[in-house]
Amino acid sequence: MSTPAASLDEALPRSFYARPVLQVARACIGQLLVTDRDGQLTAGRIVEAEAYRGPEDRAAHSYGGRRTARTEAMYGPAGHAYLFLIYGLHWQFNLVTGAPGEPHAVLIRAIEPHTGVDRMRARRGVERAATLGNGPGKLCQALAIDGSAYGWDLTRGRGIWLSAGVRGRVARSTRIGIDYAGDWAERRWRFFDATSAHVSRRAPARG
DNA sequence: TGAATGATTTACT
DNA sequence: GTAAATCATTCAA
Repeated sequence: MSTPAASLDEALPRSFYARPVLQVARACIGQLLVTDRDGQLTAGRIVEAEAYRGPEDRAAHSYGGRRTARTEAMYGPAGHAYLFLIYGLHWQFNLVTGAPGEPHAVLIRAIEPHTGVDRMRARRGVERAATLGNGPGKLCQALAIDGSAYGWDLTRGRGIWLSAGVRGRVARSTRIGIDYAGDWAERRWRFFDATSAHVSRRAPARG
């Protein structure tokens, strides 16, 4: 068992992100997602992530090569943030991966509270640790991530970044909430920590 | 210019 | 189990 980074301050390098998107999604499990917002340091251990691989992946916003103001960040260099608002209510945090021009991203779907837990409780308005970050919208609220971080460079170790954590046992399943994607919905592109009580929900039925 | 909708969360029956 | 909340983005006209 390797020792996690001594300090949350040390951001994972660009080489972590500049790899095939499925590889990055798997590698995210166990890493720490850190934010420094409003002078408050908060961090969570990533326990669930999904890969989206446009332009061929029908579930991806970049499906068919769609390139608009919203999806632009996905076409840029790896290691930046892709943010979008869903249902007019909830922000979703993604990592841009791969080479420039490849519109690939990893959606972070759940975290275990790690640092600044009381601050997360205040931001979320709930007490139970299990409900602080067990969903893509919830973790953004807990870590104070919103659209102002669109395109943010995650390798600088300021504002929002990833730092090394402890991997745990990684399992995989189909992705959540993309039933419209036909055959692509059957791909097991969701990775999660099999031992964590903080994943968002049970794997959808396959078939 | 207008209408439809979504990589969700929450409250309610 | 079902439904409402709520709005930027997208696409059609």
